[in-house]
Amino acid sequence: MVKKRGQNNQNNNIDQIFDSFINQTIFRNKLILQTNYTPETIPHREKQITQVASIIAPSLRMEKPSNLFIYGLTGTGKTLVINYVKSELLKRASKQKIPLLIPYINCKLRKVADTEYRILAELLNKLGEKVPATGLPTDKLYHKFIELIDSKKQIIIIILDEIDQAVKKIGDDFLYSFTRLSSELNKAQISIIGISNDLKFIDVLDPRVKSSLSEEEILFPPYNALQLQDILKKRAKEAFKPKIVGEGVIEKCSAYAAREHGDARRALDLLRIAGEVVERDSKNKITLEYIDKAKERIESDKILMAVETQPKQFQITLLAILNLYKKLKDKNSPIFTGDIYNVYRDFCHKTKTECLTQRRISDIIAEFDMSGVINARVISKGRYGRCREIRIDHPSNLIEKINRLLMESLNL
DNA sequence: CGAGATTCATGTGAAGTATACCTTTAGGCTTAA
DNA sequence: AAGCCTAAAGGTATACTTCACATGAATCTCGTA
Repeated sequence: MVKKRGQNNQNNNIDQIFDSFINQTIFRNKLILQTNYTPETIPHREKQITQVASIIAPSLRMEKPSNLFIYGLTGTGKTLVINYVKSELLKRASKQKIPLLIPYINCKLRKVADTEYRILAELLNKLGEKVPATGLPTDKLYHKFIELIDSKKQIIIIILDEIDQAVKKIGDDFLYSFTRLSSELNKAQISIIGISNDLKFIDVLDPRVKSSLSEEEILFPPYNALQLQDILKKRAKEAFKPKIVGEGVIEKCSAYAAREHGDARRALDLLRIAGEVVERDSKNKITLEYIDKAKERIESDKILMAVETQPKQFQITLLAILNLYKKLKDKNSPIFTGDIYNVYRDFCHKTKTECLTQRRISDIIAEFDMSGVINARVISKGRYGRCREIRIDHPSNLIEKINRLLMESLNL
């Protein structure tokens, strides 16, 4: 069943690709609207670029740059700026034959870099050293890392993106070890760039870590609507063929994104998805109503993706939550842990899956809360005990979609 | 009536277990001198 | 005898379980006005 669906998707995709080649796509270069695309110029971030550049520039003289801490809300260009400066710096370094390595690690990726061991393993991987997924003691990885790096005189700048996620999950001990690394090195030098979406993150850190990690700090303020418009216009001009983008479309995208704390990624996604929908409808003009369609799709796509890739037990748990939610008369009234566990057990029985303990389900629910799929809060109901109060605030058609997706992937 | 004790239903931390995987080591086999 | 391969032994990370204790406000209890 699942396989069949996948195949269908694939066929659809292929069809779409063929279609778009035949029907002349409205895109000139769709990559430009993709979020991981690094444009030639980054408007309205000149100041931050100079700051970052001047902080890590000493590496070109073989001096250790200060550790740097970057924070700002999502979609304010942190990752973009860092990657830009990184590639410029690397270009320069290779021209001048300076041994410089800048591994970039995203700490949020589940199953890739969400524990101390895995972050370190990922780091070693980036440096071209194969490390097993399990079996080695963590301190051995540290030794391996030091050995690898310290073999010659060089500078390493480690970029840890979404560092707040990692610390929330596994604590800040690993950061302490990381910042202490440089004292173990003789020839090589190492500095760390931490990137966080959470503005208050730095305050929760252990003071020792805090002081050494944030030798320098840079804040990325949100873009305002005008800046967003500017960014979008520039990209749209290259991404679409002429006369595709309708009147006021850019303005509307920017306005939406500006409302969401100036999230440029959001704005770009809106424009891209709108373009895709237009293309699917085989129209040749992006009009205002397509932005609204895109807006709906983005919200659901993001969550559906996240849900689809969850492990089985997580899916069953979520399904149990949704089921309880659907039975609610008043959609604003909360759901409690005990009920979830009972429904969860039923589903385990139905799907012939081994049933986890309540302890574990409690943790799983907490993880769902962290990833933002649901909204859980620990409350005390006084005489009636203490538990998590769970709410879901997604539109009902999205919930329906998630539900269907889960049922399908669990063969129900 | 109000302060303090009680209570419930689960949160939460620590320690233990199972599993999958890694390195080391010892033994056995092959090979070459 | 040296070199190579294999399997057992001993070790680790991770996901999960078990055990035990912590929480915190609605309710209860009981002394007092």
